[in-house]
Amino acid sequence: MTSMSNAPRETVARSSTSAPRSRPTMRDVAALAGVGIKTVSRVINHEPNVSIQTIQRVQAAAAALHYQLDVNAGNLRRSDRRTGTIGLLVGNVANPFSGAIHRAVEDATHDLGFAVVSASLDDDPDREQRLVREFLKRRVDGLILTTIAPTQAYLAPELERGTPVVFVDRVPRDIDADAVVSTNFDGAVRATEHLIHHGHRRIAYLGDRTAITTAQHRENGFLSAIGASDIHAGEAIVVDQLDDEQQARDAVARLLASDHPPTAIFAAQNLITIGAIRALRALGAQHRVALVGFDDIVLGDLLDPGLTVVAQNPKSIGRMAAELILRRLDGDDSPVTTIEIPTTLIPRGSGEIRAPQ
Amino acid sequence: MTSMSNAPRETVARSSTSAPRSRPTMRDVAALAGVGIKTVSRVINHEPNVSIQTIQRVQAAAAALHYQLDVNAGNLRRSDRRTGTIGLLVGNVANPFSGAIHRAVEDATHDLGFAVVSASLDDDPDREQRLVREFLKRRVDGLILTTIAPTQAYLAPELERGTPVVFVDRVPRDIDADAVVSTNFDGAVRATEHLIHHGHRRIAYLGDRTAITTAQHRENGFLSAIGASDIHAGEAIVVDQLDDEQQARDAVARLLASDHPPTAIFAAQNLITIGAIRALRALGAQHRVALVGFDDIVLGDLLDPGLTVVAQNPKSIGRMAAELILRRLDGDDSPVTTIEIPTTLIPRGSGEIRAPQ
DNA sequence: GGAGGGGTTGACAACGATGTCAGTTGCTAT
DNA sequence: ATAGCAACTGACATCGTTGTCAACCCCTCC
Repeated sequence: MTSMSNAPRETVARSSTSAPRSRPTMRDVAALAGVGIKTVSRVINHEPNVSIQTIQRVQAAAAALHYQLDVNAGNLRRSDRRTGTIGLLVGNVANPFSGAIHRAVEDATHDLGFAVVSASLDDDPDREQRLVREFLKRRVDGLILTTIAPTQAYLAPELERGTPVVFVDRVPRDIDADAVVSTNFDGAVRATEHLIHHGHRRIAYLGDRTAITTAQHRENGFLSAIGASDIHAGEAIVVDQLDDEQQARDAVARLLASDHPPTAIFAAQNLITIGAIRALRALGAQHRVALVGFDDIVLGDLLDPGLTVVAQNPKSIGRMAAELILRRLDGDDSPVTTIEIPTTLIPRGSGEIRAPQ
Repeated sequence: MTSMSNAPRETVARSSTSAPRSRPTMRDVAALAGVGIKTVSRVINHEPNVSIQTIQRVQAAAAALHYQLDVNAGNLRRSDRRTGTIGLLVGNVANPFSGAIHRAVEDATHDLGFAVVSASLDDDPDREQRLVREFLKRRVDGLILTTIAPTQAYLAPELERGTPVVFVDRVPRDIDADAVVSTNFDGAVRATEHLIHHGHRRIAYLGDRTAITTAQHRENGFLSAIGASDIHAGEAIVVDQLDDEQQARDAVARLLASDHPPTAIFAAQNLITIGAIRALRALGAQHRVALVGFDDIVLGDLLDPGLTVVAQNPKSIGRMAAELILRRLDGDDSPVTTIEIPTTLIPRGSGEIRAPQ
């Protein structure tokens, strides 16, 4: 019995090059191999109890047709309903901090066959909700989220359904979910103390929008360190709600031109630090005014002076978040936790400039 | 007729907190609203010809159950079979060049409701094939790919099926598909000429693995510019197959320690440039040996000397690639093109150091 | 008064795969 | 020889949704 079985499917004569032949399904493979659909499914999914000859026939047919499994169709029927997809919402995929988190998530989940769908938050609350809903419609197995919306209560129904959600970089509000963040408060305290130890009393804090929980924590850390010192609270300068590099640059220029300029600056975010560097350079003040940044910057060690920073560890944040998701998917239902990833003060020169006198 | 219809689905008494209630389907919404499933579908998808009262009843029911459409199930039946997903394979999501492309793709497709599934190539041919297959299993609508495998012929069947594929940063081999790349050859020529114009004759080219098409083109550009000058070919130094920053650093150290050291360096890739900077710094040679890098680096303008680069435009590359995909999805079947995105020489100091004498 | 038409609605098949289950085959143990 | 069992196989229902189509209501127009 030679297998002369004939697939009856669309054997119309085709014009020539460009008519896209339709994508083969398991039915087509089954017909070509002369077996049942279910047997094809078994072979494709490496299930046991298929004879070697059948496996070979099916694999040959699948290869001949260039068959590719449609996982979406499979997920529909499969009992566990897993799509093998993680939804990742980061600040901005173009920024190195987000990129490092992204890569860590990819690395932690890649070997298990997960794909990562990512998107940029842009610190826009509407965008947050829109993107999360988009992820949910695609039935991602887990969500790793950076947030900006004033509340994350909208996620409560999803959490109740058992979808694992882990927040990264920023803690959620009005909802009980896992989170992985840097030691923002402590890091800010350390940065501030570092400047105080170098004799500074008139220290300016430059911060992000306080709607961002992280920014709020850093500001609190700064204020706490000032409060714990003998510096009069009125001497500390707080400039927050800075939204980009240019605003930071302008703010520093303004501060240094004031009657009573700061002798040190604590820039509590990446772009703000860069803005501050540029402003100091423009004034030729980079060797006179101390600067500590929050979050490390590529090549920060090659600047003059070298940039002192409180470095975060985005790689660890991403890895921990992914591991948490995986554990939850694995059935772990231990209590919700917030994991803090340590920050590291890296002295490179700019933060060690002593106060005049 | 008050709508007292009762959903008959799993109204078992639940223990208490953690039993995850199952996800509602259109059937549940239909039952609660007292309408047919198809009507729910119409309302959810904003199809016309549903009475206002019905719309409101359905929306209320959907909201009450926190219903979320399952697009995967819908795509199965829908005629166009679109998943609204783009598969993006970049060099490494953690690197700024990839991040910029990623972001541009996101921006170009976001408003049309696309999601981006991304992954990192790591210049690993096996990984390339594995990841592309993974994308295909998920039935992405289009592929944007950075490649490393010696051939992309494995994509031919997919192309014939009409899946749009656009290559970014590197051109494919053995296959006819759209591509968007930098003017690598021209950029390398310009960088080399720039150094020649500043009096250098002994110029070292430091390059990536030549398996990377881009690296090959840049090396060719360098050699071409040398050939077009009156420099004896033997004076030019070519060191390629450099795989990371450390190797580049070592190579520069070795070159400068040689009998006849180069007076200028053309570093043909990002990490190589950084390695070169570090090596020059370590030797205190950064003001003596000229350096031009290919691809811009954050804060390159703040280094001392400022870093002269041939800047690429990853944002444009990503945007063009996304637009090409969208056009192809829209039915455009004009001939395959390779789009070249111009590079820009940005003089900042390191490249303008003149040759001794 | 009846034909014709537009707006509204739901029953049903289908998308491509997997879970269930029963049937067939070829052993081994009695 | 025959029961019993394991390996192998495929028919069929099903996952959640959308496309098709027919039914129904309520007009308007001859």
